[in-house]
Amino acid sequence: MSTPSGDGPAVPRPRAGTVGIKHVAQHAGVSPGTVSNVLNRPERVAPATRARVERAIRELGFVRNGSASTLRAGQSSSIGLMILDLGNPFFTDVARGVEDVASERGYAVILASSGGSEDKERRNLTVLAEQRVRGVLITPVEHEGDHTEMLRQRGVAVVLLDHPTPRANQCSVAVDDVAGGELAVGHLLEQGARDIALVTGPSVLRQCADRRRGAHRALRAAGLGRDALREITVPAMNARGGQEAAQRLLEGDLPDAIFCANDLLALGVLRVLLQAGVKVPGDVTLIGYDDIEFTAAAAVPLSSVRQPTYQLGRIATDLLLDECDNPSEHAHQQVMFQPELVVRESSLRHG
Amino acid sequence: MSTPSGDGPAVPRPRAGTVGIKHVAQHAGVSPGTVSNVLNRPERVAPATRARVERAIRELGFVRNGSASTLRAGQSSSIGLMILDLGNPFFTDVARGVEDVASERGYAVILASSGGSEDKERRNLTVLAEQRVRGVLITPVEHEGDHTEMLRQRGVAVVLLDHPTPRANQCSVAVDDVAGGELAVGHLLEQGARDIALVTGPSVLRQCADRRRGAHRALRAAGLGRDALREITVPAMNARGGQEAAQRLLEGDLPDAIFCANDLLALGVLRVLLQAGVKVPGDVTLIGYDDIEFTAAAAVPLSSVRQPTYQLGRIATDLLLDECDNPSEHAHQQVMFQPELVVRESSLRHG
DNA sequence: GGAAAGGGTTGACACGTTTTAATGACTTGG
DNA sequence: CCAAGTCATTAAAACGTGTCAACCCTTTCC
Repeated sequence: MSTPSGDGPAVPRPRAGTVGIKHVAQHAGVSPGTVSNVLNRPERVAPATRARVERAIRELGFVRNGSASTLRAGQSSSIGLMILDLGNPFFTDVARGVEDVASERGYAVILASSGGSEDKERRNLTVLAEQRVRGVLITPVEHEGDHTEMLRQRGVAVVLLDHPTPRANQCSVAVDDVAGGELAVGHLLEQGARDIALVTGPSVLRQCADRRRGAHRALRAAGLGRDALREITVPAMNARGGQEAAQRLLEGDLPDAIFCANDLLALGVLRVLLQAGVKVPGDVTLIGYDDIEFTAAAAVPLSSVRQPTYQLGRIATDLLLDECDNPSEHAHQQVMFQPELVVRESSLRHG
Repeated sequence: MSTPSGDGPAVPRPRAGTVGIKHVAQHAGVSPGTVSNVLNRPERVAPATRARVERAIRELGFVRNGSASTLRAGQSSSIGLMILDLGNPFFTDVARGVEDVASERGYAVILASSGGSEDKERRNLTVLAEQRVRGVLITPVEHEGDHTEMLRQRGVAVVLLDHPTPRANQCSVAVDDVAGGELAVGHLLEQGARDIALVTGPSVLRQCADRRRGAHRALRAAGLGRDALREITVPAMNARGGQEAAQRLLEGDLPDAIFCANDLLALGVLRVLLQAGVKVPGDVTLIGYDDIEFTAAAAVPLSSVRQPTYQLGRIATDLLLDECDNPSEHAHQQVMFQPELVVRESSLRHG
């Protein structure tokens, strides 16, 4: 039996695209409150009524208006994920971990990328704040003013991702980049290198700064000074940046070894060196960072420093949602993973 | 009831995190409507008043409630972007194009990935519908029921991304994958291959099906039958899938040449072949698809089929936002790009 | 048989913003 | 000096949902 629209003036426009809870209620012969209960606490509704309402929902193609829900509830059921670089497989792996956990626990993820720009970071965070997200996972661009402060003041949970926190009043999940840098350069030194180049991105990025510190630490441990390390800084940590760095290196004397602050840089460096006829690892040894999937298939299998990417995303999300779902009992944690050296051909002097 | 001096009961909770337009209004000594005007049509407000309101906004740390705006407006100012695979640089490049254009035109992008799962696609689209996005860009997982139909009925603009449309009533932006497959296999044939393997993903994916059709077309043009093409289908179009395919190939007689339906597959294949001591291109020639950045730095520089990825994203977004901003004048377009063969070492028999 | 209890449903209000028509103040032209 | 206009501001009414106290009806208990 199809109800001809004997619509009273109370529910004027049941046209497509504007089907609301009221239309459903009218169509099912119940009150709007009952429809709301079917949607949010089905157990409180008698099975027969519920079935009727659910049929009405299907027949009218009703889709709940998230804005109204969020407005009424004062908070949404989504979290924000702000990463540094969409083009870096490291971050997309992390994002996969985040999405999996969030989806398991009934949260939607709003994914945004700052691209390393402080400005874009602030703009995106503002959008997230306007959306009233429950919490935010962020790999911050380093800068003076902490953009997340605003969020925390507004009661939005914040977890730092791939970034340790100086404060004890928030969660963070990170990998020890100083140790990673030390591993990488220590390994190069072990292989006999004495003149090492560090190819890195803007030192405002914590990842870059820490890996560099680790490199220095390894030098010190080997009894060498900082001047044993040449530094090449490029603006973007991608393959293009690596190519640029390699070209600069080729203009002068080549170093014994090159440590790139991530694998994208290393792949770019590798490509230009090989094109120029430089033997890797014969003339120069090379190591990257992150151990992204492509490194194993590189022209010369690339040594790297592995991080538990997917797990990083999963655990960070667990912490965030714990805080969201249970703010009172939540205890802030600072999780720090240890990275792992992965030796392949590119760094083996006598390989 | 008149308000006693100071905080009246009309504006009860000016505590952090709940600063609304009303608190700002009270603090600036104007009405809520004026604050709204400052936010949305600043030119209608006298400079002095505007300054006062803007100061109040800063001092109270007011952030507009997007849910309320959206609710009132009936639509948000964001668009949804639904891609097939976050882990594929092809799609993240497309996403960069989308974000750039959207940001230029004042829209926010909600990025989601279906991961090739029909179920996840539907769930994500539902979330987008609940968020009342203005439009959706989608690379659909192929299936019987068209999930986007619901969106279009609700008045949400939909543009197909990397997918031509059979209907004339919507926009689409795509690259001719049949031509691409033909280019790739035609090239392999030119290089002397007669026994070719096609490594591809689920044939429900249009990309896979079309590239396969193109391959067949190239065979026909060369006077060969379909049996000259062995097909290896793997469940996921990533490097792991490629490795799996290569292992299967190694169990029998190797083909002359391998065409992989994307570069991730090709990189996985390449890696396993090289480890097994197979010479590429000496024993087997190889070509991929997409020409992602990493292919150039692969163990053997990988031949591929290039698509205008970033442009794909830009143009699709232009079309979508044209439709959103100007629904009446908008004319639906089906844009089809032609792919381009990129020959590197991996496919050159006499290289 | 009456009171209490309980499940199921309802109606009305609140959430924070935008918008519209109306109001007030101030300027201009006659 | 008044009428007509301009400009800035305001009050009030939506938008669609969730919540909560109140209500009805049936069942249970004494």
